[in-house]
Amino acid sequence: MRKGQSAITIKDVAREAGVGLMTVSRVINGVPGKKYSEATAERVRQAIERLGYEPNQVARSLRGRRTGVIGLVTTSIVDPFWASCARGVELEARERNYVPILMASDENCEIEERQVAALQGRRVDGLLLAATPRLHRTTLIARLASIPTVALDRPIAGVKTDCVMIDNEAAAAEATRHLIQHGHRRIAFVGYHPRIYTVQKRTIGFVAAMNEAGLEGIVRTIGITAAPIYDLVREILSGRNRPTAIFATNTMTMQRVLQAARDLGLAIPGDLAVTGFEDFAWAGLVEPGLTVVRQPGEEMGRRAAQLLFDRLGGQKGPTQRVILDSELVIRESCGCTKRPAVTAVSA
Amino acid sequence: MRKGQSAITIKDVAREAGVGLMTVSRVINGVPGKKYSEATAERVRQAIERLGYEPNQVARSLRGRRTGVIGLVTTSIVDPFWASCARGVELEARERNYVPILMASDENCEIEERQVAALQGRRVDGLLLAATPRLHRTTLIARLASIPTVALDRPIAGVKTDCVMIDNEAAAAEATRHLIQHGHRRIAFVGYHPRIYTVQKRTIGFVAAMNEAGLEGIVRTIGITAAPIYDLVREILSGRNRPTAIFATNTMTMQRVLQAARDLGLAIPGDLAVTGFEDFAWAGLVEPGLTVVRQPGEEMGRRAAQLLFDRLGGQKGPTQRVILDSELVIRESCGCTKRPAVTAVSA
DNA sequence: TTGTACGCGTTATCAA
DNA sequence: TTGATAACGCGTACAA
Repeated sequence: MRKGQSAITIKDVAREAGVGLMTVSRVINGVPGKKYSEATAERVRQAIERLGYEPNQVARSLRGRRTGVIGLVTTSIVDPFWASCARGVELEARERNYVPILMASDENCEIEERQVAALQGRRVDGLLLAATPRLHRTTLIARLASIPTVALDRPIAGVKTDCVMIDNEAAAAEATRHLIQHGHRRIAFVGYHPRIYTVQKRTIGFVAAMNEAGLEGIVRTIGITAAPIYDLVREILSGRNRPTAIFATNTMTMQRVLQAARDLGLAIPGDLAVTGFEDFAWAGLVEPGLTVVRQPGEEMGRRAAQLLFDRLGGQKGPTQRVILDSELVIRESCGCTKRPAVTAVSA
Repeated sequence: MRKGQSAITIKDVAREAGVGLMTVSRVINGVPGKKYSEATAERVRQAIERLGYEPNQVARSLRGRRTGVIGLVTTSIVDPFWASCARGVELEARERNYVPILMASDENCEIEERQVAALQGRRVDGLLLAATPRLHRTTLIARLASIPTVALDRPIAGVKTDCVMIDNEAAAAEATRHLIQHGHRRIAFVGYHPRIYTVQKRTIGFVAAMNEAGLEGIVRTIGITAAPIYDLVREILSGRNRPTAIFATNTMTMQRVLQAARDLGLAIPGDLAVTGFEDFAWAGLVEPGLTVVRQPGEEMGRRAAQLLFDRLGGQKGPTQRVILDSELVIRESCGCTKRPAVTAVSA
């Protein structure tokens, strides 16, 4: 509302239409057992149109028991995986006339805590949370006790909730085995800090696959910002006994790996084979195409939102853990040969 | 709040601490002229902690004159340009304890209308809007009259607001001239529908640059979904008199161009030079590197949010149009030769 | 230093 | 079929 001039309320509409407050309210909410005459209803509708009235959801939220808002807290809004999750959530929410509030915690538990607190303060009806590891003391668990929550991508330590995720361990193991099959013996696992649940599971899958083959895995992880990852990768690739293959645990890491390889003059996959996590739009467009684990991000977002809405709708039952399928998309960065072009039209 | 169990209120805290409502309220809001004893304040704080109480912002919003929420409506949440705008907005909002509600209109004016209505209903304090062309009758203009709004990326037809954007016309002309300098005579401009403001301006810049050089531009535009763009590009590239260069107006179009070129066996930049819009993370990592116009997305989001908060803070003055600098980032897809690798360390 | 009354815009409930 | 009243949780204004 413009400074100093307050918004139209139901009262204004009632006065304009020459009826009582409740009549307007009833017309707006369209009671099933229609308790008003069509004539008055029409007058009300016209008044609403004339005044450009929009019901105040804030008041409704206070009066009723729902706000029609859900929260979504993930690591990032620019990372393509999280963005696709957000997209899925948004679509589900839109269908139900819910509004999502998106926040990025940057994998920082203090920021996350503030964000959850803010959402709690807004009395969101539910929360979708990709929980960050808690390195500092927070009251997160107490807060979550009062908000129906579905965990996205990772379970929430110390809290039992529904959860939508993939089998990170199996996916990482499969990708690793694929590199081993290409004959690699020195393979490095590079990514964020393994306190993050998904990184931890991927690490375990990687190490297990290596051990299966009688190999030792090189695990190198680091904090979340980009520059250190680049430095780390460079260091790994500059050593005298450098690995012949790298498993990058997410898109950002993959970017740094490619950048470092280029800067060091290493050919992919000839000098260095690479496998990654997350099949974003460009994975198939770079040269060579990137072999990656595809996570169904949008579907994960959708399912998590559905689970949440089911709970909000009163569905009981034990907490569920939904494991969606991931898939190893094989292109060329692992050393596989290129599939032929779809067609070859001369110009 | 868990089903059936309502949230903690200020009353619960008062009871727990053995004080009156107002004492709690005052402790929470920290009145300047401290009107309570430190002892009671401490008791209150402990009660808050014990109960996990968070002030009800819904009630506060209803009582006061602000909600602490702003809306952000753009085309997409997965497109890297819009995601970076959102990131900028989020950072500015976080600093001021504002909560942003992000929505994607998909360039559909009816969805956009519903979203703005929803935000209006939530009584957001302000709105950042990347307006979609209005192809159907909507009441958008009337709605915006009651919400402080800043236009992001494009002005809003029929509404005078502050606006943050780049000089699309000049940027497109520069990119086009660069292609012309490489000797190209047949250049195609490919993208979304020119009813979208930015596309329109880019078209104008493109055509102007072509005409300057005594050339005719080939302009081919289309609706917003991906598949048709691919088909369009393929058609353009399959004709007997195909262009030797393409100017792709956004990331999605660029993807389709590269895909089509690959599928048709056209080498870039040899058979087809390419220039695009938006310098996302992968533009420099693909081979060849993509020559693109860099838009300062995060900065645009930040500035737009700042402008909005300034207005919310009561700043008067005529509406501003902030034009941020874009930059032509020259890599190799245009035909320029590669810069040498930063270093070349042998392994 | 603390407490009471009222109103923000809406809807549930009851009365007309 | 309609209207009046209370209540949602909080903060402002005032009284104690």
